[in-house]
Amino acid sequence: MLWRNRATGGAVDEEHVVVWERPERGARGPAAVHSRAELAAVAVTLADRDGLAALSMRRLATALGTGPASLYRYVAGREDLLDLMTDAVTGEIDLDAPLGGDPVADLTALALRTRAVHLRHPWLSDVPPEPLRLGPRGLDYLEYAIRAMADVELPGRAKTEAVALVNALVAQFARVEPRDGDGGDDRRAARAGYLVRAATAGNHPHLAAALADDADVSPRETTEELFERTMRRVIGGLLSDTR
Amino acid sequence: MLWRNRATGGAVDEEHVVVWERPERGARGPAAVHSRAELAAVAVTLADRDGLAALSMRRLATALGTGPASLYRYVAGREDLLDLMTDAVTGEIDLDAPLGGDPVADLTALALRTRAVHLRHPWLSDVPPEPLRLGPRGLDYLEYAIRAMADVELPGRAKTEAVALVNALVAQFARVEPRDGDGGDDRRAARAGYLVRAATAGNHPHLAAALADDADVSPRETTEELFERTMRRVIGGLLSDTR
DNA sequence: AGAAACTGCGAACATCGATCGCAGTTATGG
DNA sequence: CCATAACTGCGATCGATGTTCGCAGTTTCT
Repeated sequence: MLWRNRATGGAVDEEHVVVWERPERGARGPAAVHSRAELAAVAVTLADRDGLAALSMRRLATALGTGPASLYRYVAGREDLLDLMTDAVTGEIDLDAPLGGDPVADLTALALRTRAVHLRHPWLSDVPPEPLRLGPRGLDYLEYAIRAMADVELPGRAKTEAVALVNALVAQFARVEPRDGDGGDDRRAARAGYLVRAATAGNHPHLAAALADDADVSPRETTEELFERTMRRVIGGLLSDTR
Repeated sequence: MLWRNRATGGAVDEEHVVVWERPERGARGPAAVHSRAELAAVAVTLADRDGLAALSMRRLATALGTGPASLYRYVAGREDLLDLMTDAVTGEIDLDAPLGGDPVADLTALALRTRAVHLRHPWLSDVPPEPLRLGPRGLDYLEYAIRAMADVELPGRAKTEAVALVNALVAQFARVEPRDGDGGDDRRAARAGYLVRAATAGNHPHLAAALADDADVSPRETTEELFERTMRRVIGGLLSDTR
């Protein structure tokens, strides 16, 4: 057997197991000083403040008052940490809200609550979207979403994919949202400047027109309203059984 | 003045310029051995073969037969390289296909062609989605997409955002697509195994049902057909002016 | 009581992106 | 025509990262 460490699964011969299927603690040794939940909580705090790129194993270890090597007693690697963090903030989404029965309305409401989490934790849209990053709270989330589609006549695969698509859209919206930190205004201004410059310089009449139209018409619509309207349309399109 | 290097813009006081706004070559020194286009081409080849994570400055330099430091004569950093690569493969999309006049159909067709590029270059969905990663070919792409919506009565901002959303969806679909390399079958199987195990073990009846339904009904629909159908619905939803 | 399984962690390794400075090369201006 | 400025390639190197190894100490099981 190649088992070397219960918590990290350091050498599980070729078969990488997910964090959630590895026991957090053994029963033999001394009591652990920290816990996965604590790791996740502190990591989320750091990421909230300095962004995901600034979250390194060392910094997390320092914030926990220990050395980098110690973290690997709780986690097999950085990936596991991202799993933990993602699931932790997923737990902030209220899943006790009763379903009204209209799938489109229910999923739109859920998307709005998901959006709130993204706004609270901007690093969330920077987490590399693994094909299956689902912890316990993620599973609850998925269950809730699929339950909202109980009356929809669609194959199971279509439903799960619909949830993935909706989440991808929420992340995309969150990315566009202006982030408060790191004076992103300069960057944004520079970027936008380049866009209009390039659009007008090159031969891109439609683009230029769209950008000009954008500058003229002041957005009287809240971003949240725009989000909700768009989301309702997309979800409606996704669930429609019209061929 | 803080100018130190024309090509990389190494120290442009606080104002980071995009790659595309920096001249590729000065007029004074000796002829450059390589070019941005060559960098991009080789980088794309490497990423196609080994994935984006395996593409480091050093490896690219080695593939070019030079040292890592030399790359910074053509590019300000890894970000610039990603810009170059993204724009290069964007250029593979045919933008000469005539528009039929139906925005939904035209955009769906464009999305299909974009999907083909993603399948050809799986690393594309791993490129961190910067808010504005648009090179010359990207601008042409955007122009084409907006032109397809010429008759749609929507504010400019809505149109550009619609394109971004569609692209996000294409990327999401590409992520789900089984990748040929690195024996991802094992990972996928392990992941899927965990999903059904967790869904049935915990209290997730709807999820379990959806997964079971998925396993039973063999997918008689091509992934491409599923993609096209979904895309048409979503785009239709996005462009509908119904309140 | 001894073995087994665990814990924290200092030290170290490989790799990464990026910078600096220098020798050599080319164009420009007086 | 030549000195100067601007440029190129690149070896050496820096700081930071994720991760591993081995050891001393601790707790539980048999």
